[in-house]
Parts: sequence; C-alpha cells; structure tokens
Amino acid sequence: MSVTIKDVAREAGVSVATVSRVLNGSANVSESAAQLVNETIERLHYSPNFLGRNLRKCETNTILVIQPSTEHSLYSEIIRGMQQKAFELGYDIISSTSNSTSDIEIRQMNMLFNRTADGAVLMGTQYSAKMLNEIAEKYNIALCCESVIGADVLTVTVDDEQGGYDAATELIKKGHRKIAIISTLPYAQSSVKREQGFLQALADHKISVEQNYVYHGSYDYRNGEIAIGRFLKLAEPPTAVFCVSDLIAAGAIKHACALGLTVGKDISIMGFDNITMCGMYVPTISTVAQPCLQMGSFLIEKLIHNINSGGKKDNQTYRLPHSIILRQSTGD
Amino acid sequence: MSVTIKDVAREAGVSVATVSRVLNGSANVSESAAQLVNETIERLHYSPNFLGRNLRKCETNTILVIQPSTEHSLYSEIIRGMQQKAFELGYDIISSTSNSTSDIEIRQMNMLFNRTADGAVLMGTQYSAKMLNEIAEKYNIALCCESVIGADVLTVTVDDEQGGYDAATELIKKGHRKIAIISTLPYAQSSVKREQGFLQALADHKISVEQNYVYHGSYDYRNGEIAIGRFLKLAEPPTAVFCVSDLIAAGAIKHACALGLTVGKDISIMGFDNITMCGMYVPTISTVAQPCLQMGSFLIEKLIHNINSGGKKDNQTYRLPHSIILRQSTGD
DNA sequence: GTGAAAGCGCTAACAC
DNA sequence: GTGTTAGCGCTTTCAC
Repeated sequence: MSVTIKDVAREAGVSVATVSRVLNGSANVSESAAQLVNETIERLHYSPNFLGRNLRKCETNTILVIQPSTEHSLYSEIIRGMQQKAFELGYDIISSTSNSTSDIEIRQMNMLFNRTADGAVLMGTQYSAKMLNEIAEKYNIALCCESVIGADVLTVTVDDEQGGYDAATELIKKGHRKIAIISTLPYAQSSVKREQGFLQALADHKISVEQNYVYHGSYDYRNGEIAIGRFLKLAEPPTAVFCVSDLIAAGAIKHACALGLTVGKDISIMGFDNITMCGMYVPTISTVAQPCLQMGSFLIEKLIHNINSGGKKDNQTYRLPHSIILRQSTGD
Repeated sequence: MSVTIKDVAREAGVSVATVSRVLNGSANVSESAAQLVNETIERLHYSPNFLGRNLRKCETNTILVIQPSTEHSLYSEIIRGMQQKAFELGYDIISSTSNSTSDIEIRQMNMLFNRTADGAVLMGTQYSAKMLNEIAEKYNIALCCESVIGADVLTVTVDDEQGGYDAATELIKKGHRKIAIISTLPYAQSSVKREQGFLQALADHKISVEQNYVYHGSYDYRNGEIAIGRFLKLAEPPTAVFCVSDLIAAGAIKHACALGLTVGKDISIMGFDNITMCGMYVPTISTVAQPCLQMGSFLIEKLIHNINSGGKKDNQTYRLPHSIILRQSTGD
C-alpha cells in the first residue's frame, strides 16, 4: 500500500542498497545515481519507514521525557533546552505526563523497555532508588530536577541547598530577622535541600528559627495560602517568607493580599523556580531561578553520551548554578 | 545482547509462535504452555521489542501531539483528556513542542511520515490548508483548538464564537455599556471567532462599538498591558474589557492595577480559556472555560476511529460547549 | 494446540 | 560504485 525502498529501487533502476546509501548520505554512490534516486524519491513521494530502520539498527534516536505534571512552565522550559540539544545531536524528544501517578509512569516507561525509545528522563519519579538502579542496569535513564537518594543514576538538578541559602541571605540583607519558610513534607529532595540551605543561612547569621516559622505541606498553591494564614495569626508574624516553590509563593501572596497586607512592603515573599507567572503576577514574584535551558541541554548531552558509550556510563549528580531574581514581592 | 522471543522459546522448549500467542493473549494455547512461557518470560526478564512488532503490524499504537507552546496549562489539560481516552483504547500519547516554529513542526511531523506514529494532533499549526489536505490524504491527522479554513481535516475546538458572545452578554448583563475588546491580529481563527461573537452580542444589544475600543495584537500577556494602557488613556475609557485569552487578561489586569485601578470594581476584565492561573491571580480572573478534558477525549476517540476505519474518514469540525466562570476580575 | 516459515522495510556486510 | 543477500524481532498463515 505504502511506497517502500524497493519501489524506489525498481523505479530508479538501481538496487535497494544504493537507495539506502543515498538515504543515509553514505559515500560510495555516484553523482548520477544519487540524483536519479533523489528524483525518484521525490516523484513517488517516498518517505522511509523508520520502523524498518529502527529495528535493523536497534535504535530509535528518540528520548522519552516523563514529567509529573505540566502545571507550570518550569518543566516546559527545561524540555525546550533538551530539545535544542537533542536536535543538534540528531535525536528527537518525546514527552509524556505521568500526573505523578506511578502506574501511568510505569506504562510510559514501557517505551523504554520495549525499545521504542533509546533513553528516558524522569523529572521527579515515583520509583524507588532500588528500582531505578535495576532499570539503569539495562537501560539509559537520567533524573532531572529531583534527585533520589541511593539512586546511582545520571542526575541534573539546580543547586537546591545553595539556592535556599542565597534566598535567605537576600532576605537577611534586606534587614529581615523574622523569616519564615513554607516547605513541603520531606517527600522531595529538592525542598529538603532548599530548606536545609535556608536554615543554614539563618544559623550563619545567628538568627534563631522558631518552629512556628516552619511550615510543611505540599508543593502547590493551596499550601501557600494555608501556611501564610497560620503565620499571620502568630503573635509575632514574620516579616519575610521564603517558599520552596513559586506556586506556594503565589498562594501565600494571594492570601496575604486578601488579608489586606501589601506584599513587598508589609511582608516580603520569595519563591523558587522562576516560572513564567512570576513576572506576570500582582505583585511580581522574587525568586530563585533555575537555569532551565542549560539544565535540559546539559542533561541531554550527558544522556546521549551514555547511550552511545556502550557500557561505562556517567552516573554522577550535577548541580547547576541558580540565580536570584528580585521583583516586587520583596519590595524591589 | 538483549533477550528476544527466540530465547524465550528455546528456554521454554516451545516455538516462537507459541510465545507470541501468549504475548498477545490469543486463544489456541494450552494452559500449561501459557504458564510455562510466562514463567520463562519472568525468569529471563524478557520484554518484547516493539520495533519488531510494530514493523510487522505496520502500526505503533502511538499518537503524536504537537503543541505550539507549553506556556500555559490549557494544552496540558486537553492532552490529559487525550491521554485518558487513548490509554482506554490501548494507545499511547506522545507530545512534542513546536514553539510555534514551522521547521520544528515539520521535523516533528516526521514521526508521522516515517510511521513512528499512527496519527498526529496539531494544536495550532503553521501548515496551510493545502498542505494539511495533502498530508491528510496519506496520514491520519486532526486539528485541536485552532481550525484552519479550507482544511478538510478532523477538527475539535470550543465554540469560540458563542463563547465570545456569551462573555460579552455577561458584561452587558452587569450593566456595562462601554465595553472594549483586546483581540489578536487575524492569524488565529479562534480569536477571529471570539471577536465576531463579541461584536454580535453588542450589536444584538444595540451597543455600538467604537474603533477605539478594539485592539488587535498578539495572543500574549504583553499585549494585554499595551492594550489596556491605550484604553485607559481615552477620554471615555471602557468600564469592561473582554480579552480573547487569559494571558492577555492577566496583562491587562496587572497594568490596570499598576495604574491604580481596582480591577473588578473600577473596571471589569474577562479572559478566555480558564488556564490554571485564573484561580490563582490577584484578583482571580473571570473567563470562558474550554472543556479541556472533554475536547481531548472526544478528539482522540474520533482520531483513533479514523485510524482504524481503513479509508473513509470523519473530517468534520466539532465545536464543544464552553462555560462562563465568574471571578473577582468582574466583581464577582 | 502447536510449529515451520514467510515477510514487514530497512541496513550493512560481502562480493564483484 | 553497485548489487545480492542475510537478518534485525516480531506476527501470522498454513499445515499438521
């Protein structure tokens, strides 16, 4: 039904080998033959069937990226970085959303297991370290944004701890001493690290942290609303709040506004990630920016290298440098 | 290197045919043989290579979704709807971002042309109607969110015109008579339709529309800021503004706030799409909600039907019903 | 109920 | 520089 390499060969009066050679731009084919083949391809509207090629070569030049959600633009931007590098190296990026559900994640990982993808990037995973290590033995995988303790797998994240440290330092520099943090329950390494950095900065400046000033919840918007509500009911409410994600910060800001405070003046709030919304929010949100494009590009380069290494893989954890972006929510 | 169906057959002492039958759950295989094979599969950690299967069956059970951007959550939600239905029908959804660039889009469409995907969904495309029709002749494609005039292709969108009409009606019901619109240049059918509906509603209520009250720009945030700036400089500024996207609305709201207005009181602003940010913004944004999950699910069902129809395809355009969501930005 | 064998479309030895 | 051919891993027809 569909036109194949054989049809092209027959029509052009050459062998399939020659057509294949032209297709793959390999040497050892005369100018005239090449032209003839190309014309025939054009004329027959031939498009090579990669299922054949992929099977034969045992590779797909495709990398699967599994993101837990698409709720905000952080992952999108990282994936854009991945795409750029992948294209450059002749690979395609395909992405899939697990919605943080492990059975969907498993289903999606099947593309890796059934050889439909040459490698996979997990941006926050439900898999245990043990499982990841087992998978990594047979397949090429990498973690992005979230590391997993004990997983001996190529990992690229921002330097979360230093980011938390720098955010706190920034607030301290502005004269704040009553500084609270809205973090998450310790299910994500990223927020644990951000919190550690934050606490370290306060300790280094001899600022004590009351338990009242530390809130643990989920990673999302609603959590910010709840937490700030608690803080503002305290006898001595904080004058500054660091949130381990921008979504949390948005929730905190919104609720503080609703309670009549002017964020940036009455209270300073800082987020983490630098999602697109930060620049659009009222007020705009100060934050710790992840180097998204760079992270994506760097990760893909390493992963493709692993794919083509034929064995000894790089399974290090790389922490890329963040930057602090000051906006209205901290009075800038 | 990798364990194949042959290995399983040999180990289990049966033929590859039997293993294949077990793999595909086909009848005509004895209990005992099935169990033996399954045990062997388990023992050898065998995972079937789909490159072989796909080639043989000339199908991949994979559908490619190309999104122009991942800037906001509208597409994500639609894709989630697609995923649900696709999973139900035994298909996988893989997505790719074109960043509204036609050469990236073309590159991504190669997955369709080279048989790596059984079908493709284009959510806003750079292709012309002519090109789309040519592609649709040989491949299974569908348009989502944005229709293309003259394209004889399965299309699912919200009822943009009615949505614009209803948004305007809502503002009129609230007593507004000086109503402006921030739309886009006529490169997208969706905004053209939304604008048409808007104008029709005003006409039906005998409200004249000055040219001053109509602004055409891009689809994004920045456009909202610029447009509202113009409106507010007019001798008689509008008391309500309808924006053809939520991002535009966010920009308009932000700039209005910056100019000292209280949005929802001094001026009402309404968006379109109901992206996640609407509920998180300060103030929350009233909008016309697209039925995302339903659109995605519906589209995939139709597309998969086309894929398996073996010829006569459904290439209708379906317009699904929206809903109006009132929030703070219109004083609700 | 099971096996032998053809063949999906392609690439890459190998021979000339 | 070109052609012949084996075979990638799988499904499926056909025979038994």
